[in-house]
Amino acid sequence: MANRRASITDLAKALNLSTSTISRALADHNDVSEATKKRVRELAEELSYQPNQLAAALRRGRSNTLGVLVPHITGNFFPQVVNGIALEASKAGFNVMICQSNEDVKQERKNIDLLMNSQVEGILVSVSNTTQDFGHFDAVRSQDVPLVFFDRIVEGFRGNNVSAVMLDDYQGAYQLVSHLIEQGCTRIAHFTGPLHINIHKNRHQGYRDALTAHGLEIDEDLISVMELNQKTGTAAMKRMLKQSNVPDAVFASNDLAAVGAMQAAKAQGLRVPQDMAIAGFSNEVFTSLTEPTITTVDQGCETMGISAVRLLQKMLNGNPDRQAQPRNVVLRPKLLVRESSLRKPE
Amino acid sequence: MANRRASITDLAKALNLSTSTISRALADHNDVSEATKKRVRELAEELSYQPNQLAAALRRGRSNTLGVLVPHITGNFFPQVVNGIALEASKAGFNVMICQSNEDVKQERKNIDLLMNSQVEGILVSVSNTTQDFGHFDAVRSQDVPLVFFDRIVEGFRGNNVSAVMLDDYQGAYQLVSHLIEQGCTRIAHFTGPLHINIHKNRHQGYRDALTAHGLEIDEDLISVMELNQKTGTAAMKRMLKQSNVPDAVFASNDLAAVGAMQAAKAQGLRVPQDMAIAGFSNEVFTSLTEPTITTVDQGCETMGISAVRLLQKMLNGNPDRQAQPRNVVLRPKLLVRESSLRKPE
DNA sequence: TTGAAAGCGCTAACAA
DNA sequence: TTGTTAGCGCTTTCAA
Repeated sequence: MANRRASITDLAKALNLSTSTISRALADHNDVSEATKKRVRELAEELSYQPNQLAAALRRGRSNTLGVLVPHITGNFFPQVVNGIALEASKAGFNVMICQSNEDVKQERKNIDLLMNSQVEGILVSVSNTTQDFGHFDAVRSQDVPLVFFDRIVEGFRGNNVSAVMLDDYQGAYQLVSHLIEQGCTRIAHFTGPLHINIHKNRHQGYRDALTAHGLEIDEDLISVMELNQKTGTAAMKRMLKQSNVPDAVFASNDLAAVGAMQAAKAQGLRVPQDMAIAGFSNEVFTSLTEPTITTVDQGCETMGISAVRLLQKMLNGNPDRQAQPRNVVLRPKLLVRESSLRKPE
Repeated sequence: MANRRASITDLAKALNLSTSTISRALADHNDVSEATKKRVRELAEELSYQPNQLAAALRRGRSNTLGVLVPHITGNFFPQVVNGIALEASKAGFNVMICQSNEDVKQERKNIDLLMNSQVEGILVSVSNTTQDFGHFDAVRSQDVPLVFFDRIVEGFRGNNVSAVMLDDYQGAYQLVSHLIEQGCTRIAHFTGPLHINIHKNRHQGYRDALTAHGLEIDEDLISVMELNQKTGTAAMKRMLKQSNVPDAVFASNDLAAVGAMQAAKAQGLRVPQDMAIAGFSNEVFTSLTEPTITTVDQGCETMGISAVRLLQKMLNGNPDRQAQPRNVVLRPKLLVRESSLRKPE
C-alpha cells in the first residue's frame, strides 16, 4: 500500500547514477547519453515517478504559478474572466492559483498573503466591494511581484509593476443608447446602480452624453438610482409608467433590472419593443432566453482575462522591454442588438 | 526597489538569534520567551516577512493543499460546487488548487499530474465527458492520495482511498413527476438527453417509475431523446403538439430544454401551466426569471462541495477511524415548485 | 530558553 | 558524459 512517492534519489540509487544525472535525464538535457536517458525514463515510468514541484520551485526560486483573486467564483462574469486567465496562463506555461474574497476585505488580505506565501510570480486581482484600505497591495508592490488589476481596479494605485485592464463602460452605454435613439426612441429612461460605483457612474455618463450628442434633452425624471435587480427593475418601471412623461425605452445598467422592467411593461399591456424598448448590460445567459430576447452589451469577459495575463507577462522578469511603463488596457465592449430593442428591420 | 523577500535567515542575522528560534517564535511555540517572540514579530512585521510555504511544505512533507478538477469553471453548476469545496476546505485550513479539464481527457490527465506534482493532499474530481480510460487515476490511487469523485463519478473505480458523492437524480425526477401528477397532469412528456449518460438515465427512470407508481401508462411517443438545449426543446415541443396524443405537461431533463418547450407552447397559444405544465431540472438562474417562472429541481451544489471535502477528510492520514470503509454519499435534491406547474392553489 | 545540525527533493555550478 | 557539492527556506530532533 502506501507506496511512498519515488524521488530522484530513489531513481539514482536504483540505477547507480547520481541525482544530477537523473535530473538532467528527466529534463532531457543534451549532455546525457541517449542510453542513460532511456534507462532513466523507463524506470521513472515504472515507479510512476512524479517530480516534486515544491522542491523544484524552491530550488529554482520560481514557482511557475500565477495567483488570481476574484470577489466570487460563481456568477457569470468572473468565472469567464478566470477562464480567459487560465487559458492564457496555461499557454505561457503557468499554473494558476484561484482565490475568492467573497467581497470581504479580510478574506482579500488573507488571500493576498496566501498567494505571496505561495511564491506566485504575479497576481491578478479584482478587488472586493468593501475594500477601502489597500495596504495589503503595498506588500505585493514592495516585493516587486507584478500586479494586474482587472475590472475592479484601484484608482491611483500606481507602481513600476502595476497594470490594469478594464472595460470601457462609458463606450458601451454610449453605443447602446445611440442604438436606441436610432430605433426612434426619444424618451429613454435609465435605471442605474449607486453612482459612486465606477461601472455605474461610467455607464450613466455614457447615457447622458449619447442623449446630448443626439440632441435629446436629459430628463432627470427618467433616471432612477437603485440597487439593480429584477424586483427593483419591475418597481421602477411601474413607477415610471404612472408618470406624466412615460418613457418609450429603458436602458438598465444591468440585465436583471432589464428583465424586471420588461416584465412590468408587458404586464401593463405594453408591447416590447414597439411601445417600450428594453436594453440591459452584461450579456447574462438569460438575456437570450427571455421573450423577447434582450438587447445588451457583451463585456468580452474572456478577452479581459487574456489581456490581464498578457499585461502581467510584460512585467515579468526576463522580459526585454520590461523598462517600458506597464500599460493600462481599456477594452471595448460589444453591443448585442436583440429583439427587445429592434423596431426597424435591420 | 526589488526588495528581496525577507527570510528566516535574515531575521536571525538581524536579531542575532538562530533560525530555529525564529522559526519557533513565529510559530508561537511556548518554549520561546515572550520577549524574544516580541522582538521577532516586530522585525518580521517591519520587513514584511512572508513565510515561504514552498519550503515549509517541502520540509514538512505536507502541502496543506487540496486539488480540485472540474470539467469547467464556468456555467452554473461547477462554480457553485467549487464554492462549497473552497468554503469547507478553508474551514479545515486547506488551500485549494483548481483546474479545469475542458471536457478533454488529455487535459484531465495533465491536470492530475500537475496536482500530484504539487503534492496535494487529496483530490476532488468530476470527470470529463470524454474520459473512457481511467489510468491517470490509478496513479493517484497507488500513491495513496485520497480521491473523491463528485457528480460525475467513475463507476466501479474502487479503492481504499476513493469515495464518491453524487446526486440522487432518480429521486429528483420521481418527486418532480409525482408533483406534476398531483397537479392533475396525466399525459406527461419527457425530454431527455442521451440515455448512456448517467444523470439522464436516472432521471428518465425516475420519470417512468413515478408514472407507474401512480397508475399511469408510459407512452413512448411522449418520450423524446435529444441533445438538450433551448432549440431542441422548442422543436420537440412543436413536434409533440402535432401528435394525436398531445401532452398536458413536459418534464425536461434540463432547464434550457424546459424554457424552449415553454416558449413553443406559449407560441401555440397554450397557457402555462393550465394547458401545459412545464418543469426542468437544475435550478438554473433563469428559471426564476422567465414568465411564468419554471418549476425545477435544485441540486444543492454547495452541499455537494461540502460533502465532498468532508468525505476527503475522512480519508486523510491522522483520521482515527480511517480504517472504516470510505463511504459514498448520495444527496437528495430539492423540488422547487414554481408557476409553470402550479395549477392548484397550494 | 536557545542553538547546532541535518535534511525535505530538487537543480546547477564546477570538476572530473 | 557523469559526479560532487552546495544550497533554496524551512522545521525539527538533539544537545546545551
